[in-house]
Amino acid sequence: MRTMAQQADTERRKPLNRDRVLRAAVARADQSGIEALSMRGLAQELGVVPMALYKHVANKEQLFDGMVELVVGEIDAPADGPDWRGAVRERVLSARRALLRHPWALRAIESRGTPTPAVLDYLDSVIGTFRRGGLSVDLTHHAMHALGSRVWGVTQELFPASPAADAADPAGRVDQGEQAAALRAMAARYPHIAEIATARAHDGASVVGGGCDDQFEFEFALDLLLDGFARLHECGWSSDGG
Amino acid sequence: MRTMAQQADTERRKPLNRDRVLRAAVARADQSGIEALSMRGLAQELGVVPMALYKHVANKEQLFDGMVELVVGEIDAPADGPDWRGAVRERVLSARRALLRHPWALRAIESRGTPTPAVLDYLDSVIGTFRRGGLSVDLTHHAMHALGSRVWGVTQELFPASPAADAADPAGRVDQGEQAAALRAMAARYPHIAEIATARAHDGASVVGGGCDDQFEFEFALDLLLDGFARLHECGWSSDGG
DNA sequence: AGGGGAGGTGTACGCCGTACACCTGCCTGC
DNA sequence: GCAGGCAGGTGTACGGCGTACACCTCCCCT
Repeated sequence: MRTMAQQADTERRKPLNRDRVLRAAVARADQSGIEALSMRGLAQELGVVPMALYKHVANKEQLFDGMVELVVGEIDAPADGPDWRGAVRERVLSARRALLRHPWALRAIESRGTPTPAVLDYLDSVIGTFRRGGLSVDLTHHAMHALGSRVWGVTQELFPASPAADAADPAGRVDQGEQAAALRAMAARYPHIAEIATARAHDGASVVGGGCDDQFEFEFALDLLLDGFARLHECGWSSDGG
Repeated sequence: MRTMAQQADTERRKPLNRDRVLRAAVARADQSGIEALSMRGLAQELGVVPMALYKHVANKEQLFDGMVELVVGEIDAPADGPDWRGAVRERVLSARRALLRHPWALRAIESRGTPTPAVLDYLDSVIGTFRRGGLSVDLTHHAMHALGSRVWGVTQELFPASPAADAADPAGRVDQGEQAAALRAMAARYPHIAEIATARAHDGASVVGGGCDDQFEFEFALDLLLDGFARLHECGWSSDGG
């Protein structure tokens, strides 16, 4: 019997190292959102008492740091070559894919007062791509600021879901009549929002909610900025006014 | 004595309406950050028991909503006239001033799943300015997405303060030697970051931390985008590929 | 005079992060 | 073979949080 108990034991809890804790935390955050992630809940999921986690992460903030580290690690390595514009574009779009897989990650990155090494590595690397492409220190600096959180591949959506859909059906149930009514009410109060929302809607997407092609929107803005950088670079622009 | 007690009483707590609660909450968040704002702390500041607040706001989330409403109310009314570019620029910069006064506000806006009416009013109004300027529904839609959180006048700074400064001196004390050492270490590990950070530094600002002119950075990116919109508008661009 | 509602109170519950003392079983040096 | 240490898991406890619910206490209106 001793062997069986021992086996069950080792099976249920392999030593539970830092990595397993972090991966479990990431999975949980992916599924239920970062707000729903508590040390106690995470411990329970790992079949362990809450305080056990503290043998592997110093506190909740360092747990977040570790999670961010994992996500940033998913971003592809930078392409090398003379095409800085394409290289940055690829890299940012890769970051986008990683952050779309882990929607909580940007918030986690930003909520930290001081950036983690993994984050600094990524930023440093993007800057390096601009510099190797020949952009001046000055222009590169402003470009990074202009990209803002877009270096992470996200447009910092104003709202997670469609306002209209949410307003019409906050409970998540589907009621055609109420939904239509709420939509009409909204169109009356916010005519311009309704206009641009419905304009996108009739080329493919449903009339309510999620009518935007986020990927297109992101690339639109990214290219607008990259084009701007390229133009300024070509004409030797400098912030000193030249 | 009764009159005195009564006077002191009315003096200490005027009826405490919703507005007084919201303003106290805004002041507290301005001063100590949004994380430090608790119902209990707010109640104490107002000389009242925690549960008293719930007679004026339904819960903490609605408290945030009310606070956001106040901040959005500080944004100037839109200019009218044919110059849509200037009008949007002005409006966004006005939003920027409001949000700089209340650094917690953007986070509060974004953390809400569904936007508040005040927020929708503002967005609707900005969209209206584009439309009155003659931009197509299509272009306006993409422009709003491209602006992203920049419609609120913020570049969504990656970090609240300078990484170097924080890393060198997390406790907030000033130690010249340690600070310089940390700076050197950082320059070695993140050469490109160090390069663009120090480049800005030697025209005016201190060598460490806060070397960026945030206002300039914001206007740089904003104008890059507005110029892009204008260019696309002039040549009759459409996302259908024209 | 009395009834009711607006506004403030007190108590309590169930979460949370985490400090601290403790136990346990394996690995190591002798 | 065995003592000791230490990595890793446990149990208990504290103080903070948001807030449900029952209550009280005025003031105003009829």
